[in-house]
Amino acid sequence: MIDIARFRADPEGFAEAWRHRGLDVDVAALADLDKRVRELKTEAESAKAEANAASKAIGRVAKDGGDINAARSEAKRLGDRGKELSEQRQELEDAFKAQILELPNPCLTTVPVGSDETGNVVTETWGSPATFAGDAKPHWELGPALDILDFERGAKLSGSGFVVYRGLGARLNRALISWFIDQLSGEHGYTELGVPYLVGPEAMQGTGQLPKFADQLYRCAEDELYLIPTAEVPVTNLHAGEIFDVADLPRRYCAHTPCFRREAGAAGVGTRGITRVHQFDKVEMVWLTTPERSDDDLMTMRGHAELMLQRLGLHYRVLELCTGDTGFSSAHTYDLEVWSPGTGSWLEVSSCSTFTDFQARRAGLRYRSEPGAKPSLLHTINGSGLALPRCVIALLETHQRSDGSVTVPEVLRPYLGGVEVIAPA
RNA sequence: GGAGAGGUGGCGGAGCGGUUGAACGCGCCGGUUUCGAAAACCGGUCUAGGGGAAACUCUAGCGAGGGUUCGAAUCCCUCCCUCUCCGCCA
Repeated sequence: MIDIARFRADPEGFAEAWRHRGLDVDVAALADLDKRVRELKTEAESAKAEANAASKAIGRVAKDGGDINAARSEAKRLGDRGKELSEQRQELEDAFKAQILELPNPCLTTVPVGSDETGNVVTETWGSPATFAGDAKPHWELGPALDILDFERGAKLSGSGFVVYRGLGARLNRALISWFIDQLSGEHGYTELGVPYLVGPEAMQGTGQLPKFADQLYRCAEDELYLIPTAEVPVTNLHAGEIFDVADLPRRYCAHTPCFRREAGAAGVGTRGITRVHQFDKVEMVWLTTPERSDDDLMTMRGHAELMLQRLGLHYRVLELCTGDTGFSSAHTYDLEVWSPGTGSWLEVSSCSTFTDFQARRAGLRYRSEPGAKPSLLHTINGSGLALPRCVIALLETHQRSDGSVTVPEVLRPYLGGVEVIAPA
């Protein structure tokens, strides 16, 4: 959620920021609604103040045994008036909040302006594309041939967009999860978390999935619980409503969870294989940090994801997203894309973003800049570290050999019981 | 799932219809004292929002949401959570 105070001070500035995101917002109407809410609030509160004073007076008289009947009806009148005004205010305020909750975070002013993904900027490229004697095979051929990916049975169980990992495929997936987490918690000081995969609506609102993106979530209506689309949701909301001492920041968390995404509207769009599935594993990095350092921390976090790609020997590039392609809650995003030789395309395996205070405001994440200071909103940043299926794709396709087998990167071998090559049975 | 107990400020713990944002204790911050520290003493110490240049002031909050009442932390209803016992169970 945006800062209402800043919006009041500069509605046009927000209008422009939203235009950069391709949104035409009637900020004048919004500002007007906000003003009426506050006017009603002032009125309602002074009515309540009068009513409270009257009640207190009655209390005093009653104690002395005086007659309170006349005063009582007058107090009731005042109280009812306050209630009525409050209800009016509530109605308008709900309308205002509903609108505000659907408005995205303005991007940082440094973010390149653009209307869609064509406006994104490649800022770095690491490595070079693997070369092959013949054509590189795509993973949807390599996987079944090696008997490590089973698309048919995934679809049989749960429909299209679900896959079964088998044998060394399942183990490779599990190995990557463990290796990622060991890298982050061991080398970079992250605290590993195991979190619920089902969360309530408050958490979904805290990170920005609700109310706007309800159609992308799996929901258990019976219990009003949602399957998480990313560990970002439970991890960012972990400390919702809490106030940190500045000495306790930044908090660095990592967590592996499955991610569940309905991908409504995305069906069949270049989704062969496991590039886009309804359920996948991901390790997520989440930092709770201070406004002063969030920009630097984003770069540090991005570096952690990059280092892992480098150690896996994967060719990748870094994209700075333009205003039109930056996610709803984010103010600044870098995507990491790995090269998939088999499909001849770049695949997003990580999205590293700073949310400034947008999520912190929704989730109530605050800190004191010094002991005794007023609590203020902290900044949240997060990034994938990394998303599994597309790393599997890149590994299989990059390290494939002419006989159809795949070399396991050295760093993963201890996690695969020493297996160096995944070969056909 | 069934029965019982309970959810109050950073923590512990009172209050059970009247001026209570909430006694008391601990903690924390400032001060006095001290060579310094401890102890003692004095003062301060929640959050959100509205109004105000500011001093300040008003509103709301005792798990959540409704209700009764002139007035609710206190009474009533619904829900959530925690603990104990029973049942069930990976």
